[in-house]
Amino acid sequence: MIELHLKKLRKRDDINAEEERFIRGLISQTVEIPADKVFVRAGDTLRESTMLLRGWMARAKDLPSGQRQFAEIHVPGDFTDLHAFALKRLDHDIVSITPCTVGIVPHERLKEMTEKFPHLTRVYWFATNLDAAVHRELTLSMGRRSAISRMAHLFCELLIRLAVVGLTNGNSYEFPLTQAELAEALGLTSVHVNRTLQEMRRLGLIELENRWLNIRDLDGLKGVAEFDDSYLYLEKRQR
Amino acid sequence: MIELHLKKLRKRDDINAEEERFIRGLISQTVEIPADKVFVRAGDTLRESTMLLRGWMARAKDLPSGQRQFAEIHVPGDFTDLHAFALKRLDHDIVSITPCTVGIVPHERLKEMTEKFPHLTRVYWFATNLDAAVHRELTLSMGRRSAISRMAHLFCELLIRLAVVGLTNGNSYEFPLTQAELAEALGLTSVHVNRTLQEMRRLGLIELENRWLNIRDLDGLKGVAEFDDSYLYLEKRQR
DNA sequence: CGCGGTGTTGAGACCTGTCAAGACGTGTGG
DNA sequence: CCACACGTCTTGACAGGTCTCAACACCGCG
Repeated sequence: MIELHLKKLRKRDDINAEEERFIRGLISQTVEIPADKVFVRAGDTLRESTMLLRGWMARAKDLPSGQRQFAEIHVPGDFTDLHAFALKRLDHDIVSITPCTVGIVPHERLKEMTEKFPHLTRVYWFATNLDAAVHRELTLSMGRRSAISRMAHLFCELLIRLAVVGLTNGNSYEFPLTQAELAEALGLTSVHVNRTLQEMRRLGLIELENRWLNIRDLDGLKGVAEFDDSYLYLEKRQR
Repeated sequence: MIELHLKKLRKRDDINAEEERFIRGLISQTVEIPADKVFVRAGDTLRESTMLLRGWMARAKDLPSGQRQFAEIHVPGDFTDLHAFALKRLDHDIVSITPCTVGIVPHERLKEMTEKFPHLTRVYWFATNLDAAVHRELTLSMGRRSAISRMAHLFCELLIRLAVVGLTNGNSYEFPLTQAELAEALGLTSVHVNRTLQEMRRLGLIELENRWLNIRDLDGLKGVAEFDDSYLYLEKRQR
């Protein structure tokens, strides 16, 4: 299932055969995780990183007062907590949204990569900086976009990110978040998420039922979101 | 003035003499920038990165509707757009807040680094991931903290980041942002920033005049902010 | 002395949150 | 097969935080 990950990398740069072989050797074991589990806890010292092979996860930050905020939603092919390689511990939890399959990547192998595969190192460095770009766009959303615009933006972003790894069906995709989780992703309350979803349906922008999202009016959705995909760096370049 | 940058790096990891020599050779030239200029424009293809030696800058994202949001504020010693090395272009502007001195670092030298200095590569990889951690904390702020809590949080964060490079005076530091800029950093309007500042003064938390911030009650400020510095990775570790 | 940038204030609107209750659906145990 | 529990979704009434718009004060500087 590492194919999805390779697809994501190859969308942005060329990966040669030797590099591919190394990537395929990164995972020391795979682990199955049930839904709604904290897989990596903020603060724990880490000697390995997690690659998401199947299912959806999220980076979740908590406030002492109990409020929770997702910093990023992860879909198959994402190297979820590659950040931990340089950071050595995380400032947030990694939680499973659905049942997941993850690959465990020992940091030792990544360290070896930085010593023997400079280009691949840059490719993975890029990958973490892409996460940062997604974070920044979310900051813009939370700071300046209205509830409906934020939600529309998230739907547009996920359409593209899932399309990169081949997990869309036209303008539709499986969307497993509950409204409460969607609220955590958008910095809203679940009550307001519910009302905002109704508004989006009323405008004919989307359908969402049985954990499946169908975008009925993509241009309209992009308009509401003021969506511009350039922050996703969808072009291939020599890194 | 690269000393501040070295100070920042050495707060998180050891840098040996050879590495220091290489770092000192990174900058090909220094440039003076007046206040309120866009130094790097979103989308431009970049062959060099910018290290901030003197003054304050910010990463600014714009919405077509004209709204602006800062994704991060940068202070001396920060490698402002090191992200551009892997990304090749940026998803946001780099703007000067005050008059600044910046060092220009050709990407060629950074590429050389990834080929000859694996440890230093990891140190700089860490540096960009630290930015990402700051982005995530800002996301949490914007999603879940109230206006006064967000502002308190920013003041706490900057106190620490400036202290790392020796630019604080006790619990005080130069704070050159206008209220309108502070609003752009916090996702608020300048009117509400004004009222929130008054509230913070009334509570005896801070004094702010003549571009100088004095934190009168740091514990109180941290309490309002629900501040926890762990996301700043202030400990030294082998990267 | 006037001007532009910055800071301050007021009134009112609106978006989003809070609290509470009920509807719906699905899985489980008796 | 039914009863029940639990998670999820939905709705209503109301509160409150933040925004909008507008005007004015202040101040350094040309």
